[in-house]
Amino acid sequence: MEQRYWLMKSEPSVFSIDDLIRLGTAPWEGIRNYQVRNLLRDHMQIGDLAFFYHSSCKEPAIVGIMEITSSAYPDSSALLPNSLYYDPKCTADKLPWLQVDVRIMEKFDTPITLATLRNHTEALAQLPLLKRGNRLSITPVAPFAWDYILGLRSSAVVI
DNA sequence: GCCAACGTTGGC
DNA sequence: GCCAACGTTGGC
Repeated sequence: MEQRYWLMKSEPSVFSIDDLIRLGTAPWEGIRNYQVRNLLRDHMQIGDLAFFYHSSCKEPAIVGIMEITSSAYPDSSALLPNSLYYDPKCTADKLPWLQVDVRIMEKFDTPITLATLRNHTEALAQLPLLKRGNRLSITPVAPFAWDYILGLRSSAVVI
């Protein structure tokens, strides 16, 4: 089966990589966008790898790697009035939202910041994260871009 | 089906 | 807090 790669955003004030480290495996819940829902449903596979990205924070950055460990299944947080992800239009019979389970694989010693990624816009021109107007919380990462970004980890200059 | 108003995301 | 770039809603 073809290996696929993703970038998945989360606000660290809501769910950070350290939260995932504590849990080991956790549902990636709260997706409330149909394009992203369709990605989960139609293109994400067990065994895919994903960058964990911290968004809406002081230093937006890729902070680690996780593995997709389930196929898409209903996100019942939409039915819980006390949940941050409650969707009043949903019922048990009409629940369009999906989630997958993810397992932490690695937390980077040094995050790969958005600023660093922007220093490589030529090589990473096709990375959706760097494109104007990108707001999707899950986007694909081409194999070339995956390898290239991992290469940035060791490129820091030690003074 | 159109489209204006409104809500959300997310970097800065 | 600002604002660009969307997505969603709802009147018509």
